[in-house]
Amino acid sequence: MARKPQKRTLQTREKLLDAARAAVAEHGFEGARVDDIVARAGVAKGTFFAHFRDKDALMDVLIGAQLAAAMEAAQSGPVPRGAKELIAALAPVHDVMTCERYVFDIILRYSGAAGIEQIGPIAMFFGQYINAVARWLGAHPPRADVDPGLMAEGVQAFAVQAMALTFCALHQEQSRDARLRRYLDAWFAPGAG
Amino acid sequence: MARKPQKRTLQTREKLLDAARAAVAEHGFEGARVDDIVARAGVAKGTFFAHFRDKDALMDVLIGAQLAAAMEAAQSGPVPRGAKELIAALAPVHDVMTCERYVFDIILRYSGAAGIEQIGPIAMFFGQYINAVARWLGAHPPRADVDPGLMAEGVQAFAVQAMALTFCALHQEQSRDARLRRYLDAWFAPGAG
DNA sequence: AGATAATATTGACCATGGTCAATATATAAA
DNA sequence: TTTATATATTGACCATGGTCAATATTATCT
Repeated sequence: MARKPQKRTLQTREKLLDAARAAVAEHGFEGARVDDIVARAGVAKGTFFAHFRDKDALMDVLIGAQLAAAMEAAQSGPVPRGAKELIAALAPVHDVMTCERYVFDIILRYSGAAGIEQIGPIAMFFGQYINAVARWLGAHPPRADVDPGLMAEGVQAFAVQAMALTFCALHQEQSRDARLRRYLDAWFAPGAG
Repeated sequence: MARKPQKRTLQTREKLLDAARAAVAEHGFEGARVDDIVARAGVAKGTFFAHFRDKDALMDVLIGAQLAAAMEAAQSGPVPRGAKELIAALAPVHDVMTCERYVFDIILRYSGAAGIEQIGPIAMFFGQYINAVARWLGAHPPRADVDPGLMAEGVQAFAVQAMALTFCALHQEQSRDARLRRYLDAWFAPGAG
């Protein structure tokens, strides 16, 4: 049986998270240093790793929170219909995902948890992403022959591809959303061309 | 004007690559250590970084070579027709891509070069992958309304998604190829369901 | 309150990737 | 061949993430 955590534990965790947010605000996600975070929090280095498996696990929490917030925002509006509206609705989420190359890498690495017990905020986010898109597609099905869940997985795959090409020297003639639009038009409305 | 490289330079590079291959054979890509590679090659540490920007750049070369070989093998057979044959033809390539989680991460990170001047073996491989698939799809077009290039980009996106889920604790009820099959059936033969 | 067990914190220490001024070697020019 | 210039190599050193036995604190039991 797990006891309830000490008050001190929660305080320390908050101190670390606050310090991390400050460090990220100042140096970006990639530039944030554990030593700096620990110093700002007024805590020993070992304490950091008693709270987070490693630096990336902290980033999982921080980035996951931003993704959750963006996802919340995306779901606050009306249900999008069609590729154009879907892309517009997801834009804030995709913005967070591509705010830094490092962030995108972390998101991909944490998108699928290696073990059930270590499903973190980013993995949770991906579940919400799929669910939301599936719900939207279920409300206004672009295709009758494929179930919304599979359609949503396709949207995710195409979105990731479009975002990845954002960081590519080649293929920069098209914007992320324009590229995604081409994919989704083909995915949603086959035979229409 | 760049002079032609010294004979010594090429020798040292080969020594490093041989040592790296040995280290990888023994400890895997992730477990390979720069200090070990350098020791095997009988060379100072600084020499390593005079030849490769960083450890990942060496991995780019090593992994890229394996991918190129697998791609070669994939193209040696007859032109595949339909989702099933396409997946079978690409299997050796996808095997290399998923041989280690670390390898998959590196491949994704290097899939799109950040700068034109730094297009490495893995980025080259992705170009070949798209070209080969586009050629195959052009020979036996599954859909008339979408051009083979875009179709091929979709195949890549779905393949990456299917492979990523390989490393995921959830979603393990389906194999990589079975999952990819579902995606491609929907991507290739809309309205057939 | 005092004794005991569980939990949290500490900081010296380690592992590993990466840097760079100094040095050595190879090539080109005289 | 000698000299000058470009290129390659060296290894001590640094930056950063991460470990763990020792210590301190908190919660629980009597």
